[in-house]
Amino acid sequence: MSSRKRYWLMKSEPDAFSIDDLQKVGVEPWNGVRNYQARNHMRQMQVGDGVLFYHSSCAIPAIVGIAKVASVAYPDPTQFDPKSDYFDAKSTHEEPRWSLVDVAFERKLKRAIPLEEIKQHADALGEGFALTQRGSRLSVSPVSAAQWKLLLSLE
DNA sequence: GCCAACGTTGGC
DNA sequence: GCCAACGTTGGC
Repeated sequence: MSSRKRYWLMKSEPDAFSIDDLQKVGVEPWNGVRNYQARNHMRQMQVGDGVLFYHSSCAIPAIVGIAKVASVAYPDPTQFDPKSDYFDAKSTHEEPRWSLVDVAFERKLKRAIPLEEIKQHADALGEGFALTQRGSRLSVSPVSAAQWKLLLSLE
């Protein structure tokens, strides 16, 4: 039994990993998330959930594409790798602290939807939307069906 | 490069 | 358990 499809927003710095990179590899394990809230969101994900792919920390921050959740959450292997930037000495195989999901490319938007434009719809998006919430730095956050629909209508 | 917002750490 | 210090995020 799987529950209804949900929607998410995932941020990435295009210098590190862009929508074009995702298109090239097809599927990417979303490793390196070291924030409990973001981790908890990934643990709620179901295969097939929709993902808005957002470029942050760049010239024009924008939603640039759509991806799909391609796996349920599983332990992020980088937490066990002492050579990784994401190594966490306090995490154990018995009780892994950090999780990830696989993310699959679906398509790029016909045009990127810049943050500047998204902000103009802050009222319609409502209070629960990460990008229009003051000071929100969460890299993985939920998106309602209504927000998803509104944002894609701007495309 | 600046700075506001926020999470985490660690001393007490 | 409080809270100051510090680090990180991310828009501008």
